[in-house]
Amino acid sequence: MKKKRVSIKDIAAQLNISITTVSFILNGKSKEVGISTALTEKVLKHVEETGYKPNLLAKSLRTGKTKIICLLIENIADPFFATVAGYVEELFNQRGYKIIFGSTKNQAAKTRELIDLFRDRHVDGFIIAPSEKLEADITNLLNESIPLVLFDRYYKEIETDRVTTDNYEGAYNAVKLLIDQDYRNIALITIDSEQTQMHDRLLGYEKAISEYGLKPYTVKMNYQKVEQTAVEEITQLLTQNPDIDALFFGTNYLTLKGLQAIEELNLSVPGDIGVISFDDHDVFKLLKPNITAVAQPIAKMSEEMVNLLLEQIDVTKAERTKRQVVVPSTMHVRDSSIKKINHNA
Amino acid sequence: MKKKRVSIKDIAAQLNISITTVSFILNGKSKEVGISTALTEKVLKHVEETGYKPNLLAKSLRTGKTKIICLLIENIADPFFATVAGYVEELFNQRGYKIIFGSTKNQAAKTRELIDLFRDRHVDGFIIAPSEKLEADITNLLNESIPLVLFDRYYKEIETDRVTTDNYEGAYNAVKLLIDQDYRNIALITIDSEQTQMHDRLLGYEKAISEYGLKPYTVKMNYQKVEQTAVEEITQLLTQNPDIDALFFGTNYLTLKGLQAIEELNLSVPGDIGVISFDDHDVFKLLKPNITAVAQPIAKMSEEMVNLLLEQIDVTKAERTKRQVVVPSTMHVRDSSIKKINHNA
DNA sequence: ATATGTCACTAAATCGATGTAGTAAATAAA
DNA sequence: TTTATTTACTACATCGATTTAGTGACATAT
Repeated sequence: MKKKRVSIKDIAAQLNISITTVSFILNGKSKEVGISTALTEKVLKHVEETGYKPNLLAKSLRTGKTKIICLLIENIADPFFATVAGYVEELFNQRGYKIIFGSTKNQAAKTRELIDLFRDRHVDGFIIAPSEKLEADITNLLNESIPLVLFDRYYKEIETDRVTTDNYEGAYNAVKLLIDQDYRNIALITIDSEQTQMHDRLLGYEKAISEYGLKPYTVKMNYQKVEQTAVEEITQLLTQNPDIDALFFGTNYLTLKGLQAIEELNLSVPGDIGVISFDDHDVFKLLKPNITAVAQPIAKMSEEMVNLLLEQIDVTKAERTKRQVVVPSTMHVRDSSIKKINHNA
Repeated sequence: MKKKRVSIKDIAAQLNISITTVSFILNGKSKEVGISTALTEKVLKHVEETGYKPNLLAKSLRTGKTKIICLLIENIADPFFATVAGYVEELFNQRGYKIIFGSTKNQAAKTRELIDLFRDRHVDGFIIAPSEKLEADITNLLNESIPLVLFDRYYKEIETDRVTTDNYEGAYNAVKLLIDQDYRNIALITIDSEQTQMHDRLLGYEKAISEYGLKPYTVKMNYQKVEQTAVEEITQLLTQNPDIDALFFGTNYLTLKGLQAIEELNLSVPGDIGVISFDDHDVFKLLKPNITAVAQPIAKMSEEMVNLLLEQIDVTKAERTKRQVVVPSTMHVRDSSIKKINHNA
């Protein structure tokens, strides 16, 4: 019952020819090395019949190529990252690569494990949304000349290929939009992270706030504890600061938590509280009211990442200059979460 | 700059001992094969210093073990599957396995590709939510004695380990709940699939409908086209059959589409239309009204899957009887999507 | 007749591990 | 003293591919 997997050696033996010949034929080198059409066809036919599939483990050991790309994201369940994953997978599939995902949970240890795991298995390249404290690991990859693209966030002190959104601008515009709608006490709900994307969003928020001489309210919560404590923290913020009239959320999952808090407090959006989210979410247009969001151009970002990585893989030797791509965010304005002016009118 | 990865051979050469010795030491066999403590420590120290990491590709080629499990699900972006993925990953990590995900998009060709890809790389086992037309591939895995657990759906004609929800019962109860709430023209919105999970949900629906002598309305839509056409199809159903007063959705993503259709038609839930979803969704409790759902006990299912697979991996030789686990679903009743009786009262 | 060139293949080294079957030296048993 | 046993290692085949450097047979050139 249990069939042993047939190897190239078996094929060669069955046809009474050398392993080398079979290998050449299977790799389409018949012409190049001068193997007769007759034999080529015979081998191909036999391979077809036996259903022989080369052992890619062995192949990779020999060649050092796996035709696999590793994509490390925060969480496969997060709609932003899931969408990126979808695009990147599709694009790489088109180029003959398989793609493998890993959820880092934004934890350095977990990311490190995944990097090691896949590096040991010789993936041909990495696309990573790095957690904090991963500088050393990233540097290692760079030193080993493993193709690498960072996205969403990066390290200022390490020069890598990377693709990010203009987080500063996006956040600034979001807060400005709230201000334009006459909101004056705007809090930023974000996570306690020094990662560039969150830092830039914070800076964008602060810029807009200070530009209009408003008072900043900032809540930074622990990423790992969002699921447990976010609703409560936001509830506290709102009860302790009844003057707050708008919330700008640093990420879409925080927005969902915030909406729950608002709901539980029996406050209304946008009348009592204006809401804008950084990062869009499928359900934002379904919720009542629907939620305005700063959206990242995910399709475009994905394309850029894929191109950067393929460039690195294809460049044989010559030193290639690292490239940084920054794409602008777009505002998905859905009035019903922020129409204070019309509301009051 | 570009460091060559150090191999066991390098380690052996540097210490002037044999490769075998190094291998034994690294695999903790010092005692067993009688290698002196002095040498053992010396090697371990040197390995530590050089930062040598064994090449798992080579190791796997030799041993046929990878300590990797492959989980194939419909779509990493789907909340049901994403949650399963999260649990399964966690459980396997605890047991020293890494887990690799693949999105099948419920397409046989894509699933086949993924199975082949990972089988070639000798993953130690598969957990699969199989698409249709995959019987031959599953049978192959079975013949090759590759550890395998199916979940969510299965093939009646193939005996495998599997874990599923009681879809029939769940659907029956959902429809019955609508009937109890005085809804009388209840449509089933499902996908055009003969897969067991969808088939059983259909049967459960039909059972309840016929038990009360009601008229069935069933819309089956193409899974691949849900994103494009679902809203329109549901809109049509509702406009062409104004007597319909409740919708039972076969999956949570269909529910989201249905709610969009209902919204666009300016109908209200639960007054005009009662709604129950098969499979829960994080946002169902956020939506207004919040949506009642038949929930699968994902944590428990995940545990069962992991246990079944580990059993297979651990069983050395003796024929093990395949096991089928069916877990009951639970109803997450959220009155506001179905409270017709109270509403009219 | 000898050298040169093609043609159609093949032997064997290699990738980096594991693990079986040994060996040489020291010690114990007869 | 000879044999058996133990101790502390090591040589080498192996997993299943790729790839370099040949080889033998035949044709053509000089």
